[in-house]
Amino acid sequence: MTAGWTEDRVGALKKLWLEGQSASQIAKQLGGGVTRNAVIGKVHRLGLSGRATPSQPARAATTFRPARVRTTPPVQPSAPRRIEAAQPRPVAPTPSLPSVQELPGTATVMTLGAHMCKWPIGDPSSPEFSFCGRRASEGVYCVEHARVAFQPALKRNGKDELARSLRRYI
DNA sequence: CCCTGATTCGC
DNA sequence: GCGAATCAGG
Repeated sequence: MTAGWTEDRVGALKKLWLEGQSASQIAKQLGGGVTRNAVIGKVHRLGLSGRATPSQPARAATTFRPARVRTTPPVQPSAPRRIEAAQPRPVAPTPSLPSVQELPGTATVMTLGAHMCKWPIGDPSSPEFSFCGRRASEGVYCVEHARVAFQPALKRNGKDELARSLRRYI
């Protein structure tokens, strides 16, 4: 079932793409068994590319890839694709960020000192990631976290308690 | 593992 | 021209 790129669909594609929709989103909306690959392929063929990135900005030209290798030797010199200078992209919508986290760790990776508790707090991939930062007793953790970190083998009935105590620190 | 776009190349 | 496969990255 090859829907083919009718003017309609191409128009919709352009619109949605320029709107900032992701390829997969557009593929869904166009329906008709169009995959995101198809969308991306078409987009490139149309010469559209690069725009405000909605969610996961996978910037182009981040790295040169060896390209795909399936069968047949590369005999094609491959014409120069397209020299894209940095174009002024549409201003990305800036959603306001509310709320400040409530009392995260007191130390960041930058301020974490030698004798500060290195118990991680929060998602390490988050900018809000921090460390406990309290006085480290002997090891790298403060007393409280050391207890959690160095839990001896669970005793009977200790599971729930551990789970509860862990929860407190996460 | 989810997602993103980019690229190549057999069809 | 088309798009699956593959890649690279967040």
